[in-house]
Amino acid sequence: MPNAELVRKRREQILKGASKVIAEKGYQETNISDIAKELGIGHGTFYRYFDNKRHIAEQVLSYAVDQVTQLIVDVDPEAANTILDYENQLKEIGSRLFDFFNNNRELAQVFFFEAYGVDRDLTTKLQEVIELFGTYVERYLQNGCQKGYLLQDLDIEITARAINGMIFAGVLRTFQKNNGEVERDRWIKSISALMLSGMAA
Amino acid sequence: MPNAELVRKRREQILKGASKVIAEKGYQETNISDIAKELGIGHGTFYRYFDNKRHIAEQVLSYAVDQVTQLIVDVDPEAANTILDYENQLKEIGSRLFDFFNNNRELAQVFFFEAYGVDRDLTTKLQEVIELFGTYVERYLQNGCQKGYLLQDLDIEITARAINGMIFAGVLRTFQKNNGEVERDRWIKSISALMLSGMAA
Amino acid sequence: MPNAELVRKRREQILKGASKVIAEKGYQETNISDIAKELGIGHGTFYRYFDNKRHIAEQVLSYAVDQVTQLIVDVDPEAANTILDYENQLKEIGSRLFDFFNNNRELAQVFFFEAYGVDRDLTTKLQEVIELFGTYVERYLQNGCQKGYLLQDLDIEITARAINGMIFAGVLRTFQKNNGEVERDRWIKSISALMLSGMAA
Amino acid sequence: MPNAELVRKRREQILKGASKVIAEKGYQETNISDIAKELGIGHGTFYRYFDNKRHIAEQVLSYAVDQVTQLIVDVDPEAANTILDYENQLKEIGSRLFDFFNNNRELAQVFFFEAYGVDRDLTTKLQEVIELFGTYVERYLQNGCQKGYLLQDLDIEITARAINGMIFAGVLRTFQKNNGEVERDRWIKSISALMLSGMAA
DNA sequence: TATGAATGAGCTTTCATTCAT
DNA sequence: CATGAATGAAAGCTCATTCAT
Repeated sequence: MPNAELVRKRREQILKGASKVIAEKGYQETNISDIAKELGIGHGTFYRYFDNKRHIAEQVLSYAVDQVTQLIVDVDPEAANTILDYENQLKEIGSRLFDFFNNNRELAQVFFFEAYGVDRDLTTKLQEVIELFGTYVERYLQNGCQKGYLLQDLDIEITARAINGMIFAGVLRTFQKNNGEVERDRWIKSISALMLSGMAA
Repeated sequence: MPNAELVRKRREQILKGASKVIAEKGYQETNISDIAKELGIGHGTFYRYFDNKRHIAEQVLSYAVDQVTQLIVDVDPEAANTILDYENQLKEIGSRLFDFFNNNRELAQVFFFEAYGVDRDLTTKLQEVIELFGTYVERYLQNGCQKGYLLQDLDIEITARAINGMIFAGVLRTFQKNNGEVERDRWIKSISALMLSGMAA
Repeated sequence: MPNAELVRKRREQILKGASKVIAEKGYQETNISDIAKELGIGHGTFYRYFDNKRHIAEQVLSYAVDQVTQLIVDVDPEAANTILDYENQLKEIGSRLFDFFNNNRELAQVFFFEAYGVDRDLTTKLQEVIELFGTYVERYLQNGCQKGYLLQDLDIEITARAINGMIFAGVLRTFQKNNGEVERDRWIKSISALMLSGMAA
Repeated sequence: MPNAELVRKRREQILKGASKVIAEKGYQETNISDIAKELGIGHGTFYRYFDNKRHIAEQVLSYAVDQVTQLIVDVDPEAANTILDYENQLKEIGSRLFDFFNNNRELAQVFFFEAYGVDRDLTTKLQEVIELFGTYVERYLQNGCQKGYLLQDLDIEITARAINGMIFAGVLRTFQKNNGEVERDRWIKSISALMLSGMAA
């Protein structure tokens, strides 16, 4: 096995182990030796692959963010031509997000909670990612307004972030209740309904 | 002044100073002596009013939560009889929340970020508060359904949390952008619009 | 006791204890906890008075250098008018140096050996002190040439350092052999003889 | 090439590399991997030729000491019959020493500084070498007294070490100022002058 | 009641050394 | 014979907490 490949593999192993321990104990309560113990390696080995404790937290978050980002990039914000198209897109992305965080509970824990306990920089980084999601949703709304199936006077900037707020609230709640399928569809349905027609009788 | 009153006052002073320092430096980066220095007291004095570092964090969060809770308790979830009443209630509560977090930036910082950096227990506590807000919003929706101005088949439990997600997203974003008034009204308007009629053309 | 006075006293106590331990075990082999143990204090206390391990080494050396410098500053390089005056000055300073290092063996150990084991900076600092001694001896020679009792064509710069070399060699050797009085006078006599008339028959 | 020869050669290569790195960074600051990197070998290889870090320091010093010793062993302390002979011997040995340390700066650095940073044992070893030089100079003086060209009542033991002190002071200073030729001759001349006739007018 | 000097548990990190490949 | 991945002893340092004054 070429050396670079081994390094990549080891790094990933440690990343996995660290995610698990951090998700379980919390970042501050996690010692490097906890991670080492989890992996059955000497704690000195950890430092061969990561600079320091901060570094692993950053990498775990980066990994989570990358994975989440992968979930949405292949859906084209300009693809929908009717409100029905859009609703389907919504349901598709929603399903992916809900499923991802429910199937990757450790990453979810880090994404939603632990990152804030590391330091200001990482908190900021996470906020930037959420903001990125905001701009992404903006593009969907933009498209809807242009195509005419969304209200012309929509406050796109704000509405995009509001929608994001609902989605993250839902993802977080199903993650916490750990009742996967059960609530997932109710959330997707409720969010879609609110977005498309509101709740007035 | 009775002794107990003096103690209460001192406790509050320390709470204020601690809020400020924690909001500025972050919980983990805050030393007890930083708080003492901020207040011009000996750091031993701190321990006469709070058990330990954890305790002050808990108190700061409790204080923030109490304040926020005060903002909504005097609005009666059963008061609205028409969708217009409800819209006005919504706008009232929204305004209060936006204003509160913008005018109490230190508490906002603790509420939105620092609490997660303390430990699992406090994170859980914060989640419970948010859940409480969820049940509160449920009552508004319940009332709307009963009175007939909201959709009969509304998924109340989920929708309530979705609305909360929007509100907190908005409050957090205006707090972070620190542009108070400017975006506040756009958020309230956008959220109300989504809730009541959605965004379909 | 005023606070500043207490701090000064404590610092001095620690300095003494550190000198002892460093002289006994060597700088590298000395742990902060060794110093603390020697003094019967907690090792955290050490850090209330000194920034870090490096700091104490620097202070110990500084202290030694100050003490040694005190030994020579009150002898006026311009005071001697005859070669006999000069010889007496020589014997006076020599006696002081020999006695000092024999009576302050811990400082001697640090001065002659340990300082080099700390780092480049401290080594340089020590070299600068020795150079300072060189310039000081130069002034004696300068005076002797001007007054006419020393050779007119003396290479003052070099000769001054050569004399220093003899003195330090002697001080170091009597320190190491720890035979104080016994060799001291032989050294002073031999160095004086060499300086004044050489050893040719 | 016989195996033993290969080993000898490798050992010497590593010794050279180690000397360089130790002289550059200082013994304590030098890692085994620094030495390996310098030589372009794996750091495990180092341990095939030297027992441990301490061992290489010892060997580097031994090597330096051997080289220096080589410089003086071929001059016969009993060869000089007149004070002029002796003066020439002096100048010969002086020149060699000055040149050696100026042309082997890495060894000089180790000899004068780094050896003290290793441990007590090595420091002692170095002191023994210097003492050896002392006994060697003694033999020259002994010869001079016997032959009658040096003072009969010379304190040979002490004077020998005093002379050594001058020589090492000079060698060290020219090494540090790195001005080779320029000061070398002034030192040799000044030391000779002091030794033979002193500096009285 | 207020103080801050003293404390040491407990952490992160380094790096000489080993040994399987 | 050469390598470098793995290791863990060992050290410096921080800071929440205590308690004598």
